[in-house]
Amino acid sequence: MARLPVYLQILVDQAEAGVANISSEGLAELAGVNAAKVRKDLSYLGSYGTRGVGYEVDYLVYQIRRELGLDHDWPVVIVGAGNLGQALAGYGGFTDRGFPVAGIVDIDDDKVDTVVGGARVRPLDELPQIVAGRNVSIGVIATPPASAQDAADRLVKAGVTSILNFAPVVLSVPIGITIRKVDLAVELQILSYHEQRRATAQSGGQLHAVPNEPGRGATA
Amino acid sequence: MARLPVYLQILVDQAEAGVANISSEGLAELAGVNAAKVRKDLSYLGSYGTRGVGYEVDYLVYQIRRELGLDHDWPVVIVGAGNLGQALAGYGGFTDRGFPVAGIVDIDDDKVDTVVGGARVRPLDELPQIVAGRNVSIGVIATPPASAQDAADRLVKAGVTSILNFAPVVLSVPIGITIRKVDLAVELQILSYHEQRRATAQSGGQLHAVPNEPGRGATA
DNA sequence: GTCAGCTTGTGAATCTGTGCACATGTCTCT
DNA sequence: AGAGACATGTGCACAGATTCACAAGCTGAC
Repeated sequence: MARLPVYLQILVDQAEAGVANISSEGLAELAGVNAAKVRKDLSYLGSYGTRGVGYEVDYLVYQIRRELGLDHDWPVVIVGAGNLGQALAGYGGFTDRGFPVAGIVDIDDDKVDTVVGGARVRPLDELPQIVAGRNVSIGVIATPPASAQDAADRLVKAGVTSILNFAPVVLSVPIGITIRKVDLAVELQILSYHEQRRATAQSGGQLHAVPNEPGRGATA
Repeated sequence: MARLPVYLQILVDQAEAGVANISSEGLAELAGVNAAKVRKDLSYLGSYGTRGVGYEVDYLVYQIRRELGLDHDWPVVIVGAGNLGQALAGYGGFTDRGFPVAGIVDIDDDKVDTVVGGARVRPLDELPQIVAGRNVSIGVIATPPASAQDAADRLVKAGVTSILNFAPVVLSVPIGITIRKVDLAVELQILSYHEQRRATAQSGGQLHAVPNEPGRGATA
């Protein structure tokens, strides 16, 4: 379920704030969803709540981490050291949350050996060694659109089984490989769509909150 | 509908490749979705297809652009000139696709007046002028989590009506404001969940195949 | 002109996810 | 110990999205 990471985020915050127990309603409020939905989601993990009391924050954090496979680190390899790739490599939010950058590669010799975010950019050819050496199973594609499919092919060949794709193209991968796509321009286009509606719905158009699309991505 | 931007992307590619007409099946293939879904989505815009032939690519591009409000530019303002904010400001994919960066602001005086991606970082206080001056209606939050709510409040106060939030927190905004959240760590966590399942399914010695989720097109 | 082959547009069935309502279980106070 | 307050877990009904299946319509060939 795509909401578990959001709950986890909130629960960790709460734990740091010293909160020991939380009710489904409280969690729902913080996550901006319905309380029943929270209970359904959490009951999927098992019965970890106590009636009359709520959920023990620490234990819930542990269980969600376990379910998401976050009980150990998942090193990632980044393909493409352009603007986005560099930012991702330097973005502390990755390492902090269990996804250390095992390496960043680029096909451009001018970029190779430059240092970004504490990691030295390495040539594309070394991808297999990086993946094998650090047992990497997650790859991030931050290349221009034209190179994205090649990057995906190389990642799969090197043994990566999950890919996070920032390039605005639909990738084709063998069955069994999990792909998620994040297209920044698409996000903005969806916002502009709502702006557009706002502008044209001058006469009594109802404005409502628009939730993110849950569970994008696919396992081929 | 959140799939229109994906179709648009593909159609523009096809137009550049010289394709004049495309069938719902062809488009569905490229988008990785069901053909009937494509037809339903497109019929929502009106009847722009020709039976026996398909859809005229150029005309469809025009209609989708119109529907998404992409017939003119939407300037955006970026709050936060850290790693991510700088990358976004320098990321050509924004300007290219109709979202020029009207300005980037940061609360940190050390960052103010540095130049990133062709734009000079300006102090947070100037946000209202930037928004008013360029008629900006879309804001991007690329601040640390702790500052994100303040950034949202300032954006709303300045007159922005749509927000793209990269900070890993749930923002609360007045009704009528459109919010979309992109949490990079959440994306990775969802991948790690799949990796986790993959691993346990294997070591658990199950005789049946890992239940792959059916390939479904995009979201969010 | 008409026939064969495609492809759209859409009613109908189906599936998925959501939210309500309530029975069940836990805690606290007297 | 019993009662009242509170919160979980879940059956059920509903809404929206997805897919199927097919009638309607276009094109080109003969």
